[in-house]
Amino acid sequence: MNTPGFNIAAVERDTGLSKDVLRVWERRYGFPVPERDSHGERLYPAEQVTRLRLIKRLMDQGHRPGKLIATPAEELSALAPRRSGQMEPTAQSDTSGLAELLTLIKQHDATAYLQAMQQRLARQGLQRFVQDTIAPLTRRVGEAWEDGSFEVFEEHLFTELTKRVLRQAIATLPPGVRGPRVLLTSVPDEQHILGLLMAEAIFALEGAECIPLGTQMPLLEIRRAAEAHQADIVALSFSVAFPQRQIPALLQQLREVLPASAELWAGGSGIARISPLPGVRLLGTLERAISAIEEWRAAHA
Amino acid sequence: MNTPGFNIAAVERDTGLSKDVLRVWERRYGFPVPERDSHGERLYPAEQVTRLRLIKRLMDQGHRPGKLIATPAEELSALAPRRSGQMEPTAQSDTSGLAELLTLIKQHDATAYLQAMQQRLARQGLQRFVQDTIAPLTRRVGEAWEDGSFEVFEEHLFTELTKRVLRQAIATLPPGVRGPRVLLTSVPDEQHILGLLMAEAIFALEGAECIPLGTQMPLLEIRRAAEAHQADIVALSFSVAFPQRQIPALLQQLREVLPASAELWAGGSGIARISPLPGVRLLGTLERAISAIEEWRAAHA
DNA sequence: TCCTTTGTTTTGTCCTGGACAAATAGTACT
DNA sequence: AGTACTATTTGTCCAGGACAAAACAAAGGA
Repeated sequence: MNTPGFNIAAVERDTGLSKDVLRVWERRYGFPVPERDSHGERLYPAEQVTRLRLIKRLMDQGHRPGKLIATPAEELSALAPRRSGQMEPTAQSDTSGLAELLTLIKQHDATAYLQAMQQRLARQGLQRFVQDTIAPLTRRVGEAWEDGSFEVFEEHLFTELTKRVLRQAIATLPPGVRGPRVLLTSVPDEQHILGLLMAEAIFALEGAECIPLGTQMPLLEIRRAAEAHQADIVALSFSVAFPQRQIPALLQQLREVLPASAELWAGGSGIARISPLPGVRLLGTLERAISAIEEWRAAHA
Repeated sequence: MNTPGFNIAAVERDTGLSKDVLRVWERRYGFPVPERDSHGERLYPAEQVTRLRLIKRLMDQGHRPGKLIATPAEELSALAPRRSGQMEPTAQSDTSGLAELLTLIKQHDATAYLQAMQQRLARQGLQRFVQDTIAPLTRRVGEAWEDGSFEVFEEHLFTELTKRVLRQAIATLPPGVRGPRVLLTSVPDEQHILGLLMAEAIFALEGAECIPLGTQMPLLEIRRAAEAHQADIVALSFSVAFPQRQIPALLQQLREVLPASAELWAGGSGIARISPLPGVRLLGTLERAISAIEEWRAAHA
């Protein structure tokens, strides 16, 4: 077998495990133990990379690396997601319709998926579409990915197609003029954009003026953007995948850096368990986003 | 001055300079020299982070860190881009029209920009629009960003709005059925998607069946996706910003990992200076992408 | 029985300082 | 002016130590 081998940087890229972690695991747990090239540098065979990806996925579900590494390969792939706390069994609204959409993605049938989504959009209208279709669907996909029934590339396909539907819908809305000026973006290392798009749709429906800047803005650039656009609100989105531990520090740092005139709002499933911070508004749900806009208007009337 | 300070991980996120680089610079050049927190860990004040971002930008233009760090702050910001080799002064087609579009972005006038783009799209048709508007525009933005006349957030706004126009245009095309099945994505750490969208537009216009998977797919997942979708072609995009040195190894690695039945194509401004690789087709321009599709059809007739 | 508090283990990240090869610049020679 | 060769610059890797925050387990109290 000609496994040319991945160097440590390639493994970091592919698995999301930092070089430090890879080295310290090798020291502590005796896995992974890569080959060495002629210069004594680590060279990971493809099988180890595959195993590492699996371990990483299970870790994201709450398992601990020490246990996982000690588990033989066969058992590993059978491990169930280990969600913490209350896992409400997904709101039961329209379960079958959503399942059907997921099936289309599973079948890799992009065309049929897009059609079905457009149909739902037309039937439900944008607001209900976002709240009753896209939001629960995204959640389902996250769960499916967690329990292994969705592959990475299926999740990518879902995201890409859904983005298109949403963006298209947003494009048809009249440009907002009355409301607050909302700058939408995410911090570096947070590349999930569906949450931002949902928020944008909601805000745009309320007539707010949205400035979508895509994902991954360095904090100091967010400040410059907020100043340049004279934004009333800076809205950030955090996905579940974003390392929770970093969020409070990040928000505080950004709050200190932003002009005092700009409010800082944060939303997304990643902030569910974050405790309140001074000067930052945490929006747990899309409904709260709507009321937040109304409250802002009331305060600035 | 209450500079709360960025820890080394935050600086890496915000500047794109790795922790290793930050530490080795401190050792070698005596900059940046951060404060230390109570545990002896580095704490970078905001000014240093700003300077680092500037240095990084100039490095991406071909300057060398040793010189830059020795340069006093005032001179730094005045440094011109130092492009290597032949810098054709941007094809002169329709210069004023493009400049006008750039001005709209500079004025942060999203609505006017979108309108102007839609108008051009309607006038030129999708193919010419991609080749004569989006491609040169993207290039201009890159140059503007290099010489400092564009801010990060302006580039983000440009990208976000342009993506929308392109995606919307692609959505109106009939789903391809005859051509090769093309899987479009990018490798981890390569998040620029405009190149991919341009390629998708071109391929879709040729009637090829496109499977857009967004950006940042781990190599081993690209293989799985190619197998699952039975892709004839895997098309990758590399922007100029992507570290050139890594590209050959990456492509070779992916080539070894992909099923032999799938061709591997790579495009984007990042591959301009890459030398030919066995089993990989390098597409320097969008025109070549079109002819590549035709050649594929001829070979598989 | 459930919840809170306290101790213990696990785990990620940071640190120092050394090494080396690839890329780039500089120099000599045809 | 081009080409071959040498010197410098620069990014990345390595080892192994340290430590605090998070996760867990145990003990105590309502």
